[in-house]
Amino acid sequence: MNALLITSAEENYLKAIFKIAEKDPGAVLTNALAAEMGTSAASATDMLKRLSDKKLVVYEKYRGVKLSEAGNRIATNLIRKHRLWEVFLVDKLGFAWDEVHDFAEQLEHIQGEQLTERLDDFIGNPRFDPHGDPIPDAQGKWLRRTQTRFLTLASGQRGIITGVDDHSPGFLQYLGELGLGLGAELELLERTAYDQSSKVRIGAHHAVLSEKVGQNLFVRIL
Amino acid sequence: MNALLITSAEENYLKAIFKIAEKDPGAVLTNALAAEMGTSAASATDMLKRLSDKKLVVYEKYRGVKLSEAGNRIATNLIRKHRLWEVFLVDKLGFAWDEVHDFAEQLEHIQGEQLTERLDDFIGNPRFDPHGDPIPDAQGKWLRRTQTRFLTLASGQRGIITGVDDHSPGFLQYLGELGLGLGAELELLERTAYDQSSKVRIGAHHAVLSEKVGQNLFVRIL
DNA sequence: AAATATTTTTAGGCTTGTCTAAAAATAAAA
DNA sequence: TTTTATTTTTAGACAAGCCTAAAAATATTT
Repeated sequence: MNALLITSAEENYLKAIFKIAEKDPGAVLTNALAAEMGTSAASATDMLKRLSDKKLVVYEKYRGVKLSEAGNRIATNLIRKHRLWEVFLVDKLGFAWDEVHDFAEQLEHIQGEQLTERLDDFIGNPRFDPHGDPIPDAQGKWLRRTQTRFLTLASGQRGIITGVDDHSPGFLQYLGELGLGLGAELELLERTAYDQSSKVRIGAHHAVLSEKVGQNLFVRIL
Repeated sequence: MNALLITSAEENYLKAIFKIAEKDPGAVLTNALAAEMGTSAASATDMLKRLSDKKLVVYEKYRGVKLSEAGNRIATNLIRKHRLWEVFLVDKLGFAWDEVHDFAEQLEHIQGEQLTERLDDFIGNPRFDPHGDPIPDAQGKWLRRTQTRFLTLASGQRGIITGVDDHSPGFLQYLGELGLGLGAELELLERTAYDQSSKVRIGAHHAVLSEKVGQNLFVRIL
C-alpha cells in the first residue's frame, strides 16, 4: 500500500516544507526551502521535482510548493518520532533539553511503526516534547493548545512556561540558568516601554528578560 | 582527530568483514563479502578500494582483505551499539529476541558517543545481548567466555543456554516455543548416533532436538 | 604443463543528492 | 511600460553505491 521508498533526504525536505508552511503556507518557495535545508536553490528545485513525481508535494514551477496528503502524513510522522525520541532522551537518558536535537534528528529516520508505538508507551504517551511542542498521535492528529506569547502578559500577571519558539542550545541553556524550564512559574513585575524588556520574578529571585527572550517564550496565563 | 566521515554503507562493509574474519580471518575474499552484503562482487571490489583509500582496511588485490586498527575500532563500536540497542529493545520496550535485529541494524548507525554511553548505563551495562553475544566495552575490549556447543554434551549432562549461532527469527521462535530462551536449563537424556538428534528434558517436559538445532545452540555445562 | 574453471577486477552505466554557472521567468523600479 | 533586479530553473559535473558484461588473474584439472 504505502510502502513506497522514501529516503532520509526526501524526509528531511518534507519536514522542512512542513516547518516553513507552519508559519506561512504561502512562503514555501525554492529559496526559503534551500535556506532551511542548507543547500542551493538548484538542489531544492531538483528535489521538488522528485517529490512531485512521487506525489508527496504539489509543486508549481516558480509558484512554490505544498505538501500532498501523503507528504503531510510522512512529515507529521517524522515530527512525531523526533519528539518522542526527545522525550526519551530527556526523561530516560537524562539529557538536558538543549542536548537532544541532533540525536533526535537521526533517530527520527528509524523505520518501524511498532518501534514508535512501543517507545510512545514506554515513555508514557506524552503529549508534549521537552520544549513544549505538541506530539501528534499515531493518526497524525494534533492537540491544539492555548499558549500565549510572554510579551502579551500584563504587569502583575503570572504565567507558567509552556514552550519556546527558539530551540537553539544557546537560548535553552540561558533559560536554564535563569531557572526557566518548562513548567516554571514566573510573574511579570514591570515591562519597560522603551525596549520591551521585562522585570520578572522567578520563584524567590528577580531577573530582567530582554525583548528577544520575551518573544521566544510561551506561557499559560495563571 | 578521528572525525573522518564514514557512511553507513562503509560501516556495514566493515562489520561484514569483521563477521567473516571472526570465523576465519583468511576467508575475507571479495565473493564472500559480496554474499554477506547481498551485493555483487564488483560492488565489493569498489568498496574495498574506497575503504583502503581511507586506511580502514588492508586490501591486496585478489588476495583478500583485513581490517586496519581504525577499521576494527569502527566495526567493534558498531557491534557494541547494535547489541546495546538490542538489549534496550528487549528489556525496556518488551520486544522478543527474534524481533529486534532489523531495528538494531538501523539504530547501530546513530552517531554520538554520549548517547551510547548513557544508553549503556540506562540498561544496566549488560555484558551480553539478548542472543547471548558479548557486548564489547567502550574501549573495544571483549569479554571472553567459555561456552560449549550443545552437541558436545554427553548423555546425562545438564546445561544452561548461553547463546545461539543462528540468529534467524525462525530458529529463535522455534526455540522460544520449546521453552529454550537464554538462561533456560536442559538435560541431555540421549543422543541418537544415526542422526545426532538429541532427546532432552526441559523443565518438566521432554523434546527432541535435531542435529541442526543442536549445532546452533551454546550451553554452559552444569 | 596446458587447458579449463573459478574468482576478481575493470569498464561503462544508472540513480541520488549535491554543486556552480548560465538561462529563463517573475517581480520591482524607474 | 520598459528596464533592472531578484528568484527560479536548467544544464552540465561530480561522488557514492550500486549494477551487468567483459577482461584479467588465480586456481584446478587433466
